[in-house]
Amino acid sequence: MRRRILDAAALSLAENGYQATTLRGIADVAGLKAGSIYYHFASKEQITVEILNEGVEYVSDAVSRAVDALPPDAEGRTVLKAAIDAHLSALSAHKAYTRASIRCFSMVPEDIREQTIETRRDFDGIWLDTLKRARSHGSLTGHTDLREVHRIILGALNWTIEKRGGPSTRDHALSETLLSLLAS
Amino acid sequence: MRRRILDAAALSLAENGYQATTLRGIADVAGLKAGSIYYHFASKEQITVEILNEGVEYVSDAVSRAVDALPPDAEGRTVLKAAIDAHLSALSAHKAYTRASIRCFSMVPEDIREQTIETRRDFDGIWLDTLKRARSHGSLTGHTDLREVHRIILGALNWTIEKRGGPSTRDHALSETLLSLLAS
DNA sequence: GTCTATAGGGTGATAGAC
DNA sequence: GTCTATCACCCTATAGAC
Repeated sequence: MRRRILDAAALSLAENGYQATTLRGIADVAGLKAGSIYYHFASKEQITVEILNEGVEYVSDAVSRAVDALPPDAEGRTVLKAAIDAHLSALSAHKAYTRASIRCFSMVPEDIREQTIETRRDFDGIWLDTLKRARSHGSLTGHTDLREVHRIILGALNWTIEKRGGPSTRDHALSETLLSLLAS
Repeated sequence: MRRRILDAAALSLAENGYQATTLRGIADVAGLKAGSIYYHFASKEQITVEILNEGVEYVSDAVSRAVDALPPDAEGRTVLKAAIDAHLSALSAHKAYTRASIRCFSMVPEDIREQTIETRRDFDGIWLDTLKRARSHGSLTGHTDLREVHRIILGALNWTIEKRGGPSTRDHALSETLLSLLAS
């Protein structure tokens, strides 16, 4: 039941945002009454924190696993492709949680941001390491400030969730186009 | 006073989202009482529609003016640079409205989306025409589907507003990096 | 044009029965 | 574990005084 509540909340956060997400709405979808939620969670805030962190972790884990699985001498382009595809796949495999994470983070009360910012910083580090590795294997050679490249890639990838319905597996056309820009 | 109300509402929409934006909050910032807002506007919905449309129009007008001002034989790279810089400048020059537009559109009730979607479609058309023009003058020559390129550029540029505080004029470092990716 | 007062409804959270 | 009932509060919108 705990998971059903989280799933229902993630869906609502992704579609409607934090303030528009109500415990009564969550309860309806999860199949219980609003008051019963407090047996499983201490507050709406706690539910939200858990979802925002899970959403980032799905993508973070996917990207780091995909990159770590490559042979140490993999070409820069291969590294970038692995990271981009893993990122997009994770977005669409865990649509509700990842969308909730991306869209709600900066709109949410400060207490919640504080409890989710660390996970996000870790994720930034993973992508930055990935870009460094790609650069030391032949890609992005002209770019001294990988932070800018990071922002562009993240923006392009995370923007896919803005389509209503969220990211689809069909978004992998975007992977090819982005890669052709980065690797040429 | 009408403009003060819109400014206050845009600020709140940009920072807190649609549901978290209250007429009392708007009234406090604008310097009147909540009930008085109804002398100037019919509803919270109407205020929101006006802001979302203005936000897109600021950027849309800036991009189309910048591109139209170029000589007809301008190089593709010049066209792209003009459009990107105009887009980023407009984002930071009208922070509250543009941020509200970008972040609230997909979270807002359907009535509001319907009244703002046309402006957004027009804007998409402007960017797509710009990319076509750039391609016919030497840039993006390998790309058959400019729609994908469009999504990447828009994602990278609009992502700048996700930083708390919104886009800054310092974001023009991003312009150079993005351009180097597109024009190589 | 702006105010006060209020209607009518929704919200997160708690207490206690079962 | 889940329910019902309820508290205290906030919301949009309206009505009528000034």
